[in-house]
Amino acid sequence: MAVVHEAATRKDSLKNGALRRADLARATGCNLETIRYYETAGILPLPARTDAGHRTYDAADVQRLRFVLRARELGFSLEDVRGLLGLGDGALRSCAEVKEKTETHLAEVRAKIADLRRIEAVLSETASRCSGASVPDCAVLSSLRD
Amino acid sequence: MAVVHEAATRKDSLKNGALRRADLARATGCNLETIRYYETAGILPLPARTDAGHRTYDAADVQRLRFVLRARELGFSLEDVRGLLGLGDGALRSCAEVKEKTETHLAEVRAKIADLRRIEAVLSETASRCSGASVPDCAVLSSLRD
DNA sequence: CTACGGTCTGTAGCAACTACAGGTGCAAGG
DNA sequence: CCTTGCACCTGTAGTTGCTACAGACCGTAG
Repeated sequence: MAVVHEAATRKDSLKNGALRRADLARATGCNLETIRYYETAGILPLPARTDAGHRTYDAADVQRLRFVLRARELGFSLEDVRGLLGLGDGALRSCAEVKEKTETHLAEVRAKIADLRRIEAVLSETASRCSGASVPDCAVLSSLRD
Repeated sequence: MAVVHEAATRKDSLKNGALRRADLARATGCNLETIRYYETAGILPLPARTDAGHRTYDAADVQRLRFVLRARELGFSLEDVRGLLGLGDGALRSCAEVKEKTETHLAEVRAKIADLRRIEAVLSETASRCSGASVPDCAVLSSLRD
């Protein structure tokens, strides 16, 4: 409540419903500095500014940033995200492109899972062979040496 | 054969069996520059030099670098690797430490697999719902927006 | 009026490489 | 003997995706 109140008192000096950078960060769970980074990286558009030069955001920015964060969570690169966002922004290309990107990414994710499972097998087998005793006989180290 | 011959002719100007940096790279599959990087990162020891200042390596270096690359493949960080190597190098600490590091790392690997499986589920479900048709209805984009 | 918090900018740092620029050395071919 | 051509040297910048800091400003509360 304290936070909400503080935001409200500040908001009075901004236009109707405008958010400051910290508000956008809170609304999306994004790190404060990451917002600025996304701006320079072309992921977020150049925001409007107050007279003092402070960035202001609105509900559309919240939506866009949430979209970005969700895509990042799913492992899409920023370049992928740029492509995904580009589709919404006027450049009406086909949904088939999005599907293709998704499927390519899905294949990568599956490959990574397969890799990690191989690694898991090696590690767990190795750890179980380890006696916890002396170094010269260490099962982990000798399996790394093979 | 040509390569081996070339290496042999060069080797004559080096001491018996000494390897140049490129030889070490070839012998381990490591990138050439990475070798130098590992040297500055304290992963590989400062190598002997020829009169001309060229680095020379031997079979022990090949073993050590193979060990490093294998550990990296298994997802150990360079810091982990430093620790693992440290055990061999005189500082006789316990194998239990290695086991603990391995098990911690194993837990991380398993967590990552779980994450990726979640992601895989979302992506594959989403991709399968995608019609490949028009953008406004795109299943992928709308699921990212949720 | 002054303290405090938020914002601004630019820049440095992280992992773990990878690559390039500009220079030297060295062996072999013409 | 000289040139070609490669391997090597060093230092430094670029990569991805942030994160954090320094130092300046701005505006509001007490």
